Order: sequence, then C-alpha cells, then structure tokens
Amino acid sequence: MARPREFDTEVALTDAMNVFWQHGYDAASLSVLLKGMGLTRGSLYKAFVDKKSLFLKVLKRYEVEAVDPAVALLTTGPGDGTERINALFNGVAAAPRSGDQKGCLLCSAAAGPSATDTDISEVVHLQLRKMSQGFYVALTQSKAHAGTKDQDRRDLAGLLLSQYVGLRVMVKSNAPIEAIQESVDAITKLVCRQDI
Amino acid sequence: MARPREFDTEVALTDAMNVFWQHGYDAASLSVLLKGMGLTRGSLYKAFVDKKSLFLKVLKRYEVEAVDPAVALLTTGPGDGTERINALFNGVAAAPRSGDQKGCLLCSAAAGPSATDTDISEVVHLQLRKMSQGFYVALTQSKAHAGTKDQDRRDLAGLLLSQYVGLRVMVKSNAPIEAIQESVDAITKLVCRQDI
DNA sequence: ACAGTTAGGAACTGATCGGTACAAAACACG
DNA sequence: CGTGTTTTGTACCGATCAGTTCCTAACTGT
Repeated sequence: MARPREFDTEVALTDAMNVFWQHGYDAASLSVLLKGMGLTRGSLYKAFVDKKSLFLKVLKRYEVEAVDPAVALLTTGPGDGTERINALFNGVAAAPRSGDQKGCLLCSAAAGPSATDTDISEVVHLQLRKMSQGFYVALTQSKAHAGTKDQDRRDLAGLLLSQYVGLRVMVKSNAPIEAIQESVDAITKLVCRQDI
Repeated sequence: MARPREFDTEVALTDAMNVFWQHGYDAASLSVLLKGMGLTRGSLYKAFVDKKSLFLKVLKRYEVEAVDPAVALLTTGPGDGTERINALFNGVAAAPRSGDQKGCLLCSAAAGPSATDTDISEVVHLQLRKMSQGFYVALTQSKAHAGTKDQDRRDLAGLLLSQYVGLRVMVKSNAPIEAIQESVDAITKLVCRQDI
C-alpha cells in the first residue's frame, strides 16, 4: 500500500550516526545531516520525526555498533581480563595515530547534550554503565585481580570508565599523542598491578 | 579623554566566565552573555572584539581563577602529595553533591570548541599540561611514590589528568553520584598505593 | 485503470545566531 | 563653554537554525 521508501532506514541511520559522531549533536545541523544521509528534509522528518528523536535512535545504533562490541571484547575477548582492558585502551591511543580524532559518540554526547537533556542523559548513562560493568567483568576474570575485594574491583571499574571517557574527550580535543600515550601506559601498569 | 567605560572589564570578564562555565561555548549565545554580563551589544564588541576573543580572555581568566589554584593545591598544598591529590578529587566528587554540576570550564572547552578551533585548542592544552605537571609534582612529593621511576610518575600524572577530565565531564553529564564516587574511591586507593 | 496512501522535494516559517552601523550620550581637555 | 573622543544603546544585517506546508510523484490493492 502506497509509495515505498526509496532509502534503507538502517543505512540512513548509520550515515546519521557517522555525521553525529564526527560533528557532535549541536554542530550536526540538519543540512549537514541531510547531505550525509543523502536524503531531503521531507524524507528525514517523515522517517525520524525530528533531530532529537533521530539522535536517540542513533545512540541505540551506536550501542549495537560500538558499545556492545567493546563490552564483548572486555567480557569474552581473547586472553586474560587484564589483556582485554589493555587492548581496549591501546585501541583508544591508536585511533589518533591513524588520523581518527572523532573520539567516541557516547563520550561526546555525555560532554554535550547530556548536560541539558534528560532523555539523552538517560540513554548515555545506561550505556556508560554497560561499559563500567564490562570493565568489572574483565577485572573479575583477571588473574592479577583475582584476590582483590569485590568493592575494589567495582571502584576500579568506575575509574576505568571515567578514564575511558576522559581519554576519548582528550583525543577529540586534539591533545598531543604523547599525553594520550602516557595515560594508556599508566593504565597498562595499573591493571597489570605493576608497582606504580 | 573621552567618555569612560561604565563597567569594570574585569568584573564583566568574570561574569562572562560564569556564563561560559555554565552553558559551554556554543550554548552561551550573545544574548545570554549580554544578560549575564549586564551590558549591551555595543559595549561588549567594543571591549572584547568578538565572541571567540572574549572566550579566549575568559580562558586566561579561568587559568588564574581555577587552574592555578588547583595546581597550587597540588604542588604547595598542605600534607603529603598523596593527600593533595585526594583533596582535589574529593573536591570534584563533592561538587555535584551540593548541586554544582557545571563541571570544569577547561574540560568542557576540551570536549567542545577545542575539537574544531586550533586557537582554543592551544590554550586548552597548555592549561591541561599545567594540571598534569601539578599532578607530577604532587606524586614526586609523595612518600608513597618516592621510590618509583620518574617515567612511572609522569605516566601516572597523565592518567590523573585524563581521569580528572573524564570525571568532570561525567559530572556535567548528570552521571549518578555513585559512579563518580566509585572513581574517586579508586583514585584514592591508587595514589595511596593500596593493593587494588 | 483507478482510488487510496504514502514518500519525496522544494519553498517557506519564525526564531535565533554572531556581528555591524550609526546616532545619541557622556566624559576630558582646551 | 564648546570640541574632540569614546562609549552606549538600538536598530538592523545576512546567515542559519530546526521544523512545517503542500504539491507532486510513485507505489499498492481492487
């Protein structure tokens, strides 16, 4: 019944995700989004209601596309829990080296619209909590942290989360790579429980 | 000679700082700034050239008003270096408890305009580096880290910096206080070199 | 083939953005 | 008491913002 959509909403959502990822919520204007998604105003508003709704859908997409894989790496990835955490942070440090400075959509959302919009804030912290629990599981599955108290592992997971957010914010802010690398090196020593 | 200014530029700059601090660079529109600073368009542009120039002056002001005191706390504050670092992070966790969620102007600038504006980025990272060196000095003056390698202290200072940025971003993003507290508790254990 | 329904696309809306132009006002100096 | 200089306030600028309107195009079910 009726005229069918000429575009794939899933593809369009992925395109929108990349636009928001690169520009951030506010800076991703409608015209930029339309160009990036390859469709016109009428189509976008028909399919995605408005900008904020689109962004919330994009966040859900980001969860599937980026957060869940990161959590999977932490919880069921190869090697010891310690190695998985290191792998994650090494990935963060590696991105800017290869010219990727767009950081993390979730972290940018936390630093941006999450401050003033409760709907966005809710989704953001749900996903951040997911990450935190991923760290916790990784720590629990780490030989180096096997003997630690549960609360200590929980706190350390919280530390790793805010560390992750801080690092990705710094990457997006054009911080010198050495500053990023210092932090990652320290994290490595920390989770390996070397004497720092 | 000629008509004197009716306002104190230093006071106006402080008012502007508070507006940017609360709203962030982009969200602090001219009309919001004018209202917050208590002056009109003509006066603002005569005295501060344009919005970006005003923000750069505000950043310099923030350095004097917030960054330098924080660095001073870290480097010449009371007690051991470890205690000073703890004092700083406890302050970060205490802010949202008393309703202060505006975070850190510097960290918000890092997450915001620093990504696209090199002038702002330069100033931001100069001040962030200052913070990092503050952490380094505090670690060097800490009994618990007296025996560590210099590079380890440098790396740990980098970690503390990105931790600081991440925490203040999370505070501004309306993160639950427990999540903030977890991180701070972990930091405490870490800098006290307890077994975490 | 035609009616019903929905997508697409362009023109348009009012609001707001940062910034400018300019005249009136307020002072310092002679 | 002017005169020159600077500030102040307001009206205005074009650009852009997110969102709406509305007509046409394209399809489906009968």
